[in-house]
Amino acid sequence: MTPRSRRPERRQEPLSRERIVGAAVELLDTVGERGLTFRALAERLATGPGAIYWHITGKAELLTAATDAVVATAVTVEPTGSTDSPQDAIRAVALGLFDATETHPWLATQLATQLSRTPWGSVTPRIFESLGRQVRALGVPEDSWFTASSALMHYILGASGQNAANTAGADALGPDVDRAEFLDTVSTAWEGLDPDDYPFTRAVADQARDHDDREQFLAGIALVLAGITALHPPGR
Amino acid sequence: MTPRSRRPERRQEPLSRERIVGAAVELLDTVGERGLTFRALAERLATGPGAIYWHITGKAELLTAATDAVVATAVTVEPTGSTDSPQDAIRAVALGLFDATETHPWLATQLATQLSRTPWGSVTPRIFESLGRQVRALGVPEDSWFTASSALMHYILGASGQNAANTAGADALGPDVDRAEFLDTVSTAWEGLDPDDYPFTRAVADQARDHDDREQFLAGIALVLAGITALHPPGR
DNA sequence: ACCTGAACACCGTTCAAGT
DNA sequence: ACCTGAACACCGTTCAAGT
Repeated sequence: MTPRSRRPERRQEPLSRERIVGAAVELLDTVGERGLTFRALAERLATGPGAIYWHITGKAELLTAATDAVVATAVTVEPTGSTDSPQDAIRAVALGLFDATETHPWLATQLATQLSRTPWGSVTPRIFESLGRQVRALGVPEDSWFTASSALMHYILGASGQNAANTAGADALGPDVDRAEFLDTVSTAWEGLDPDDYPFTRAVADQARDHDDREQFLAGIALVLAGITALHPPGR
Repeated sequence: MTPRSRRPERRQEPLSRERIVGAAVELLDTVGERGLTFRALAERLATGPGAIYWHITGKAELLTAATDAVVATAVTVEPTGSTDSPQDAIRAVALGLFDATETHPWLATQLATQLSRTPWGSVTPRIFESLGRQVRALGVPEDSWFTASSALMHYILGASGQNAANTAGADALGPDVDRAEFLDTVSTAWEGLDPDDYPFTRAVADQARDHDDREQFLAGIALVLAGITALHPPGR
């Protein structure tokens, strides 16, 4: 019999900002935003709540750091080959974030919340930079760089939020409810809307039922890219 | 001397869901999300915290109802004349939401949070319906209605979130800091980024400094609309 | 320098008791 | 049916005290 059934937490490494943030991400992933408390975090790190404050100023910074850590890995696209077109690279960055909101359903909310803080953390520049480089590679004229990159980023953030919604939604219905079942529920709900107030939404309820989220997401990216090419064609 | 300096709160009208939600929106607008507590709300309504629970199940429903109330008025576009093109109508809906996030900086966060709940409230269908009708009027083929409307909605939600960020950001710097000053701060921060990691962001820092948010927002809308027209041309 | 953990000032929510 | 307000079970954060 071991002295205690409490896990020794890796031989009591010293606390560090990095370990704290890592544990916070794990907690967010497993028990959600409401489950991330200083007490739970302290227990997981085998320490007291007060100790965390030596490394992190408070909960706001903790959430910022967790978001930043996840976004940083999501947005880093390893160069799979320089033969990739800028379009491919943009899709890769976009899917990186899109998939991250699936693994970390709390991410979308955090992104929205943190964009409303000053000063912007490193999150926005990270995403913006990854997209912007490819916009430049696309041959978009320089005076349209900001507009084109912003539009891409905004679409991606909005759509990723929606995706997190679908993931969380399916989970909320029950542990074994898959995406298709959830979309079916939403679609049925839409069909039940008032015909006078919601004729259009009712009409597309079927398309909502059958759609594939990633495919739909990429279709939106294609749309924005087509708009960029149409309004800001390469060259002088 | 009046018997008490406490304001009589309109002769003690009976509590109602509507009055509660109205007071919640006021509280959110004036003291922000952290300021919306059941105790503060009860005081404003001249009642006890428990009374609110007779009309509203809890804080989640309160926030949902507040968001829905604001979105409903924001998204309702009065028909300024049937001569308006679908593009104009889309711009009107989009600006309605965009401006709402300026008046109600808490809105963007709430939209993101509530999209991640099941079942979707009436918020998503409301926005989706307003946009979708115009997409249909644009002559987009039926099998592309869902894709086109979703892309528009996602862009708008993402960009509105960013706008709320700028509004809240300027406020956070101080009560008399205007938008231009805030953008200047951000722009300067971007110029200070690592040249190796952020060459693109540094290069567009100037464009960020001078941009007009609404104009930029509409440029993004134009981009998505151009993409829709390019990839899903009207007709068969 | 770094950690401990009790204590403080709050929350959302419940519920017996009133009218 | 609707409201009251004390009480409960939590929070984030602080801080004297330890090592």
